[in-house]
Amino acid sequence: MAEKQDPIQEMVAAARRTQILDAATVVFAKKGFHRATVKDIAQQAGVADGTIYTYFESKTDVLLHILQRLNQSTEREQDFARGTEQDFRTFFVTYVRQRMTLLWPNAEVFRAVLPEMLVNPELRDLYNEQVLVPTFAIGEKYFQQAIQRGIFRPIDVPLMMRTLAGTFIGLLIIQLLGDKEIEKRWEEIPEVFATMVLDGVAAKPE
Amino acid sequence: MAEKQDPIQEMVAAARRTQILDAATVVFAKKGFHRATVKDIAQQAGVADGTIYTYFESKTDVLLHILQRLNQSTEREQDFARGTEQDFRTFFVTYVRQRMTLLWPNAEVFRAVLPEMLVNPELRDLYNEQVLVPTFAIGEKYFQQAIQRGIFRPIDVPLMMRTLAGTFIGLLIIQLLGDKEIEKRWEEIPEVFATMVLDGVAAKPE
DNA sequence: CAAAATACTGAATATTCATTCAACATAGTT
DNA sequence: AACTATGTTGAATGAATATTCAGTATTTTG
Repeated sequence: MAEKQDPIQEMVAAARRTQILDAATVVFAKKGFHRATVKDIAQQAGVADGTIYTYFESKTDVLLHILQRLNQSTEREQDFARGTEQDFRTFFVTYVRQRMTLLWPNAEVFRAVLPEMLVNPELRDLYNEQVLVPTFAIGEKYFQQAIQRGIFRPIDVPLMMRTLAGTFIGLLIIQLLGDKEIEKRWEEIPEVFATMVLDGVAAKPE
Repeated sequence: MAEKQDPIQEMVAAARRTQILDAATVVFAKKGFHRATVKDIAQQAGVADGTIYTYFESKTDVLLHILQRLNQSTEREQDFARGTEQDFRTFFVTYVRQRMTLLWPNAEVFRAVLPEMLVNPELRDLYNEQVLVPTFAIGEKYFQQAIQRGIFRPIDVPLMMRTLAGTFIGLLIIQLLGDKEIEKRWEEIPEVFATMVLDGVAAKPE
C-alpha cells in the first residue's frame, strides 16, 4: 500500500541534500574545490563520508548542484524587461544594484565555483547554457527596445551586453584577488557605474 | 676551481628554466593546475621529472614563476602616463587595445593561473602587490590629471579605475567560459568600449 | 512486534601523484 | 687519463584522499 513515491520520504531526502549542499558551499568557499575533502564536507554536514555518496555521484556532482541552485536563485531576478516600463535611468541603477546585491553576498561561493568552471568543461557548458546565454538574450532585448525608443544611442548591443556582464564578474574577481577598495565601497558602485555608462566620462563640449 | 659564478652556466640554467616554464605554461593552460602532473610538464619539456626540482622548489613554485614572467611582460606596457601628452580620445582607445592585445593571446594562461590565484593566498598576495596595486596607482594618476585638465568630468577615480580593470578581466572570463561572441570580435571591442565609456550610452538630450 | 526495506556509518581500499635520491652522464680541470 | 663538480634520470616512496561496501541502525510495513 505504500505509495510508490512517498512525499515525506522525498522531503526528507531533499532536506538532506540541501544540508549537504549547504555544508559543501561553506567548505568549498573556505578551501576551494580541490583542497576541500569529502571528509570536510561530511563533517561540516554532520554525516559520514559515505552518506555523501547516497545523495551525489561524486564530489564534482556536488559542485554541479551548488551551481544549479545558484542559478535558480539568480534566474528569478532576471526580469530585465520590466525596465523599459519605468524611468530608464532609475531602472538602470536599480538593475546594476540588483545584480551586485545578488553577486556580492555569494562572493565566496564564486571563489570556489569559478576556478572549477574555468577548467571543467562539463561545468563550463552548464553555466554557459543555463546562465550566460539566457542572461545575454534578455539583456540584449532590453537594449534593443531602449534604442528603438530613443533612450539609448545606437550602440553595438551584443558587445555592450558582454561589457556590462563582464564588469560585474571582473569587479568581483578584483575583490576576490584582495582589493580592499571594492569590498569597502561596493554599495556605491551602482550609482558611479551607471552614471559613467549612461553619460560617459568625457567632459561635455559645452 | 671553477669560478663561483660562470656566466655561461647561468645562461644554460636560465634557458632550461625558460624551457620548463614554457612547457608548464602549455600544460597548465590545457589541463589546469591541479590536473596537470609534474610528469606532464617534464614530458612536454623533454626532461625527467626530477629535473623540474633542480630548477624549482615545487609545482606551485613553477606557477609562481609563470605569473612573475607574465607580470614582467605586462609591466613594460604600463606607461599610462604618456597618454596625457597626446589626444586623449586616441590614447584611450589605444590603451584599451594595448591591454587587450596583451591579455587575449595569454587567455589560456589565465585559465590556468587565475583559479589557483583565487584560492592560494601566496599567489594572490603576489599578484595584488605586484600587478594590481601598481596598475591602479598609475591609472589613477592618469585619471586625476585628465580631470584636472578638464578632459574628464570629475568622476570617482578609484572606482572608475577598478571598473575599467574589472571589465578587461571580466570580458576575458566570459570568453573563457565559452562565449563565442567575444572570441570572434575582440578586436572591435576597444572602439566600442572606449566610445561607450567616453560618451555614454544614453541618448543626448539634444 | 517481527520482518523487510532503507539509510547511514566509517574503516579499508585503491589510486593518484608530488617529491626524493641513488645511480648514471657529462663537462671541466689538472 | 683520473678526478671533481655539476646536471640529469626515473624508479621508488609516501602521503593524501576519493570512493566502496560490509556491517549497523533506523524506519516502514503487515
